[in-house]
Amino acid sequence: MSEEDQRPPERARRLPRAVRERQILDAAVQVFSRHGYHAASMDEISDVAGVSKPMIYTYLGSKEDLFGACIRREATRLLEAIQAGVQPDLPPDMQLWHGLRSFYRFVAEYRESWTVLHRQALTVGGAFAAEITDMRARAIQLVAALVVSAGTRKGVGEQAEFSGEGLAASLVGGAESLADWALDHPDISDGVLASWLMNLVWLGFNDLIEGAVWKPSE
Amino acid sequence: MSEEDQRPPERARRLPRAVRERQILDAAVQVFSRHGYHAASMDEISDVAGVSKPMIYTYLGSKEDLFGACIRREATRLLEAIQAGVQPDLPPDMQLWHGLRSFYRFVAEYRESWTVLHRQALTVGGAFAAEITDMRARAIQLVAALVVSAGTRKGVGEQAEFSGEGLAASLVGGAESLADWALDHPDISDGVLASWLMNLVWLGFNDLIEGAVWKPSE
DNA sequence: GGGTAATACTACTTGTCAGTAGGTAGGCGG
DNA sequence: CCGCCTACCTACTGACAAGTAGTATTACCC
Repeated sequence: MSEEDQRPPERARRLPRAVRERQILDAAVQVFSRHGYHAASMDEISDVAGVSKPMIYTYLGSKEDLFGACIRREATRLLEAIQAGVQPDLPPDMQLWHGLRSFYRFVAEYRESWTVLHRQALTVGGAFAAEITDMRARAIQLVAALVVSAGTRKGVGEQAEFSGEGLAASLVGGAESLADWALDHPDISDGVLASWLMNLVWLGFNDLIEGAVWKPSE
Repeated sequence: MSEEDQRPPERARRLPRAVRERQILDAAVQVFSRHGYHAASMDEISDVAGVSKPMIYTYLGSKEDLFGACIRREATRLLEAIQAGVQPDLPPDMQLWHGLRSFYRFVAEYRESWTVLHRQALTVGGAFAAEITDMRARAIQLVAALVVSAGTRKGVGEQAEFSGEGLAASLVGGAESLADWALDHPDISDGVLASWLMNLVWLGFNDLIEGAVWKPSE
């Protein structure tokens, strides 16, 4: 009954600030992804991080600041993951294919990041929603540029029934939706997911039911 | 300085319960769609409804009950709107076309309903999220059945690169995403939106850039 | 007109949570 | 070994929001 049976408060290792900030951000992403912004409490985040609440405030600022830091870190991760897989000198369909594969790989590996970015970020209203919406709009315009470049390369200009941005919005949404669906079907690889989507958007149902198949070219 | 200059408290007309319930639900949908479930306060809802807070509790129950009532009413509205436009004896592409048109018409007319169903319902976690997810899953399987029926009609069975459910998930997500996009472009009619999507999913980019166009058959 | 039930309100309790005040402890230069 | 800075904590405050108790008012039927 000396100090032995009293659990030594091992938690109080004095770590450098950078490490603590990482721990806090990791915990915050986890909790925000589970409960959403409003239902997440700073107490729970501090618990999960293994740190007391004032630490969060001294290191990362207010709850909104903390959420913003999460969003920005995860968004950067996502963008870097996608850019790492893209090769700009390939034809449009292959660029899209590689982008999609990287995207699905990221979602599978960092599901919580994806949940925060996709579902929770929009519920905060105000500055962050705008930020996320902007990023998504940029992604859509990137895809739109890809599509339009594919079109003009073949000599097709703007047509009545052909709006690059609308199509790109659908495509991005379809990709996101398939990502959500894939969260419930973890046995399906990123390659297969990307293939499905390429078949859908590049060939269309009409070709698919005729037996056509899109394949990545070597 | 009789009772004339004191604004008569006109608000206190005694209305039948059914009318009040409608007012409350309308207000709730509005407020929930603006702030999301957690950030919405019962006080604000009662304000918007022109009714005091206890009325909400006696008529519609707790905050969660109220939200559930909103979700169910709006979901029913949406489903009815879509079913009203569908004709089951048409070929698959035409069925899809009509369903999409009705969907976009609904979203344009009841944007707040759509926002609550699409964005906010998932942030409550638990029973409602499951309910919404189920409804969406049913929609996806409906579309999947449509796609598969289109496939089998042409004699194409299950292939390696052809998963009806995954494709349907993408399609539904694409349709939703285009609906969101259309909220910022209110000048584009539901017919045009549905056409874009039909061109995308039925023909695919590859056909589109060759100049092909999907048109509803008479 | 008078009773009664539905309609409606004001004013409270209670709990939760963001944010903070003020203090402890371990490393480190001198 | 002594001050001092940084990491870290417990314990609080203040605000806001869900839900309720108790009461007042009017429509409507006989």
